[in-house]
Amino acid sequence: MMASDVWKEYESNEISHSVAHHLTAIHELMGDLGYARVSDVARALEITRGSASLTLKALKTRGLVVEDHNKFLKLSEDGRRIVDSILAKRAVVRKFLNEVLKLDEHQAEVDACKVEHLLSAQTGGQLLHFVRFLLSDDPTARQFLSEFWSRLDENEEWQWPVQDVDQLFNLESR
Amino acid sequence: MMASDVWKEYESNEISHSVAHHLTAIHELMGDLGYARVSDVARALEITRGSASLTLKALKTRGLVVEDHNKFLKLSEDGRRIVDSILAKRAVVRKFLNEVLKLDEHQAEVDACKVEHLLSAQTGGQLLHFVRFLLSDDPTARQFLSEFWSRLDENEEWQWPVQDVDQLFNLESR
DNA sequence: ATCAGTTGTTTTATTAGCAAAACATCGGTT
DNA sequence: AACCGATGTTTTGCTAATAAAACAACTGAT
Repeated sequence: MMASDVWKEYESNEISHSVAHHLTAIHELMGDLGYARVSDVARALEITRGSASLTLKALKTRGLVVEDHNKFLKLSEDGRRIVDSILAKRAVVRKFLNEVLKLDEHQAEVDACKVEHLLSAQTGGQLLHFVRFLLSDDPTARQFLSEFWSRLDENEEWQWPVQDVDQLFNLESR
Repeated sequence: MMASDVWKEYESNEISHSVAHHLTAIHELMGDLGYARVSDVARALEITRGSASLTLKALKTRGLVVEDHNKFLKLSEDGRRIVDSILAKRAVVRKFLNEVLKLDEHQAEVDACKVEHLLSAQTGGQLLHFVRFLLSDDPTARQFLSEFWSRLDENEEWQWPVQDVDQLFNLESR
């Protein structure tokens, strides 16, 4: 089956990549500078002021961003919640990719940035549990990780992608 | 720092979500029907023939899709490679979310579908190694998983997102 | 007070991806 | 031959997200 209902959920996502970064930019600017104006966001994201102005106007309409008496931006309650969930997911994914799968930091950062706004709250939560336990000092987790890492060194030259998807897991797929 | 160079890599992705599904639709139609025309792709994706026609025209120009003497579509060598890598990543992510993190099948399917085209080949490869070992019959892996799953039942009521991102991992982050 | 620099907005244009509608073409029925 | 249905394309319009450029308003220095 084509699962045509599934793939369309992509654009039905309430918050886009662009919006995610406009919001997190405001958050980080508040931390770094103590304030965030349209120009600051534009500079941070390396887009023109005009573009930032339009996108932020939409976010004000959506109630995710509020504007000061003189053009200073701030996250609303809802906006803050969204940023929190995004940053949490980004942190979890980055940590998993970098510290477990041993991908280099840049790659982990880029991939985490790409998927952070797409993961459901459920997925993010479960992944957090997983990574937490995996990187804890639990002996079972430590042993598993060291075993995994030692095997990782062996099959260093692996060709990806694979030709036969059904054969990816030669486990219970026989 | 804002890592402004990182977040822009999102749209610099060579293949979009839409393109990914146009290509995989052709692949699956070839398997199911033995052929794939513009209308078949449109039906599979539940979009209009006009939209499919335009997107597929672009894909023919890009050399990912080739057209028969009478309008029958086929993946090129490059198109086939892309579809393989996407389906492999989707399978790995779905399996990880469903069989390891124990997310329900629909959620796993949806989330895998969202990120499949965004993950780098490196990330996909490493994740494959990881899931393979994790779901193998290696005693270390089995023990780790059963320990993880037993803990999963305990903290069932968990509130996500979290307020303080830095406190997400109260591990070596002190 | 003028002039320069910064800031915010608006307008125009572009691209990707869709819908809707018009149009042309083909294939088979009657 | 005329018609109907399916197919493929094109045109027009829409939205999101950008750039570029013009414009207005404020700020500070001289």
